[in-house]
Amino acid sequence: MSVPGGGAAAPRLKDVAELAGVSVKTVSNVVNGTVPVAEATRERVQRAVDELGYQPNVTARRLRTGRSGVIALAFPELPSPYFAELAVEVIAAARRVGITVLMDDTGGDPAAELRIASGLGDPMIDGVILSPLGLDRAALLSRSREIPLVLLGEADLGPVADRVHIDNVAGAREVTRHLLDEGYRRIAAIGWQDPAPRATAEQRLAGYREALADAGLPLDPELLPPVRAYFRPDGASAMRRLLRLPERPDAVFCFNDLLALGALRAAHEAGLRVPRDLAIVGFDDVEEAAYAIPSLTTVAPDKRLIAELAVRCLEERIERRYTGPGRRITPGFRVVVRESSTLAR
Amino acid sequence: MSVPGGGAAAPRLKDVAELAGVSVKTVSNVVNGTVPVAEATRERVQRAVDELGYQPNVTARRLRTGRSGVIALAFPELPSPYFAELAVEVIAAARRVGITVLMDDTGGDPAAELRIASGLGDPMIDGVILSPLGLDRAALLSRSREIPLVLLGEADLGPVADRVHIDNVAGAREVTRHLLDEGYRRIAAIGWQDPAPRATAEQRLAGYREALADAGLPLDPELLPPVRAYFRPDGASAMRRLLRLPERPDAVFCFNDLLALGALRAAHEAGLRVPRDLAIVGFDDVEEAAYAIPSLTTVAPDKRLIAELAVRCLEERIERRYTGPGRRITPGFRVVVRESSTLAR
DNA sequence: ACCTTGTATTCTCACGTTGTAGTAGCTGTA
DNA sequence: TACAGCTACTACAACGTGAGAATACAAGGT
Repeated sequence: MSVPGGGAAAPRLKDVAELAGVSVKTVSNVVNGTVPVAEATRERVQRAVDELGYQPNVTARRLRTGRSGVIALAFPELPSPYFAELAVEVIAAARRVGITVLMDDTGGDPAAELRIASGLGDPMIDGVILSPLGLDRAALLSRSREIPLVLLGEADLGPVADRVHIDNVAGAREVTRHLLDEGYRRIAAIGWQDPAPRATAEQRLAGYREALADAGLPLDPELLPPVRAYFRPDGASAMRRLLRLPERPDAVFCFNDLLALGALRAAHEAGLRVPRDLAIVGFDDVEEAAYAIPSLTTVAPDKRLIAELAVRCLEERIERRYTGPGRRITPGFRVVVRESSTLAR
Repeated sequence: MSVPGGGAAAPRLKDVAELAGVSVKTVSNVVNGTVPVAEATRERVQRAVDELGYQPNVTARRLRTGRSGVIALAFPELPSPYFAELAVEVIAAARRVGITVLMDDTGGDPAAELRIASGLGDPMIDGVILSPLGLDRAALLSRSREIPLVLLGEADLGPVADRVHIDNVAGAREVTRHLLDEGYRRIAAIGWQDPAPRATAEQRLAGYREALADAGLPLDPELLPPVRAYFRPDGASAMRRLLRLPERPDAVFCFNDLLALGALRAAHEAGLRVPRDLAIVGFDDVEEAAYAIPSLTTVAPDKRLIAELAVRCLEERIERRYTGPGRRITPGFRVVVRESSTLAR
């Protein structure tokens, strides 16, 4: 394979056409396969393409087709490990199909989310993948431009867009059941939000309740300290409140891993040993969960699959291969059992 | 502000030109500021631009200028938190100046690194930011295409490209000195590589030696267990070897945070309390370092600044505002003191 | 031999932008 | 008045591609 030196210009359709002795459009037809080309011609062109190492000029193609090949990806909290890890997967999945991704951070602000969902956040984007937090159905219906949109996460914003999300109720139920199976009986939950619970909080609480009900255990409101947000400090302070109760819990289900890591730290500071004195489980399976001390039992969504599905959905809409109503896609999850919830092994 | 509904086409230079009663090129000149435009005209055009909400069509501009607005960013180990965090900053910095970033993972393979550094890794990229691991000077000189290139990290590959990196020797020296100041005397180092040390290992070892020498302490080769790579398990197994020594170290300087987190875990498993029985410090200040139990003292490069400088350098080369020999840019660092190295507070 | 039908290929143009070359209009000087 | 020299603007072409219309050609039916 010979690589052209220094300033060698990239070969164009025209160069290939001259070498193969056909017109530019015929080469274009061979490359794109839009129009049938006679076998002999196709072969001759293909040889010329290979010989010159021709690669289509993406920019020119985009100008011609009117698409930019860029999509926006928006999360409420990009520095959060779960979103960051998911973002990496979305970028990788998009790249595999020749799409580049612009990242946005909405801060969970409904107005910002609406802007993004309307395609007004970045110039020249073909579609949007959004993980909404504050946005509601009415606002989403009111958007001024209908750009292809895929939603990630728990919030049900109606049939306007496709949605990819795992079954949060089931995930919460399974991991709570795991705690029950391990013999824990007084199980607290960290992650409830009091004035205005998000969909996440509602669904994970529902799963937790179901598991308790299945086991015939009562729901003690004292074991549901509300939090402001879902970061480590929120988990830590909720944990400290739980530890001040007259009758302490023997296990805690945290609605995400950051809360769990904060809770872990608070437990550690209080001199408790996890899981001997207290079990802690999380949700999301962020990378750090595997390396925490002790390592954290958690609900693990398949982030790669979620990303793959979201990108594929969006692509179908952009290329208008699918134009129907919003689809709901629910990939599975696993409960990953680690040290923080297993007493005797 | 009125937003055009549904299928409203984006305004073009031509639309602005018609509204303002000038030629298309004049609008272009106003928008780009390349050629001076009379004040009255400029104002009229600007009003038309605002009224229509004109935004330049990036794709067309790129086709015309021959640039793609895309750069490649390549790391040896993308899932590593340090690289991932730096990547996020590079992406953000690039975006601020309208550049999008394609990520590559070289695995540290010299051939892959050479491909990337020659601009052959991705089609149509304007420049490359590369964190080399296996690449050497000779290989870099031999690259077949001279695409604008900025190197990140310790390796000195000659004046072919710009280079952004912190002073590793100083960082290692400072953090070792911190351990000495805290009263630790038998200080081990984890991160040396025996058959073929990388530049990172050499420079961080050099700083460690300097600090010991300054304190008049000998260098005990037993306290330098070599590692294969820079991940948690390597740190853990090196730590276990150190703990089997007849005379145990009372502190460990790990050449990156992952090694330190692994070492922390091994120490924990051996029943040692950090920092009472053993101090541990790292290098890189990955996010997890702040949340480890105990939180980790480490050398913190300013990742945002590094990213900013790298992107700015590369942009200057792409736009040919700078065409001289490779520059060396050395932003500062901080030693962030946390729990893992402070005995009595 | 002529027309029809169909397939394979070419021609022409447009996407929105910017660089180059050129023109109009003004000012100042001979 | 004529003209050089300047500024401010315009006209045109080109970047590489893809869509659609137009054309060449071959085969088959009458």
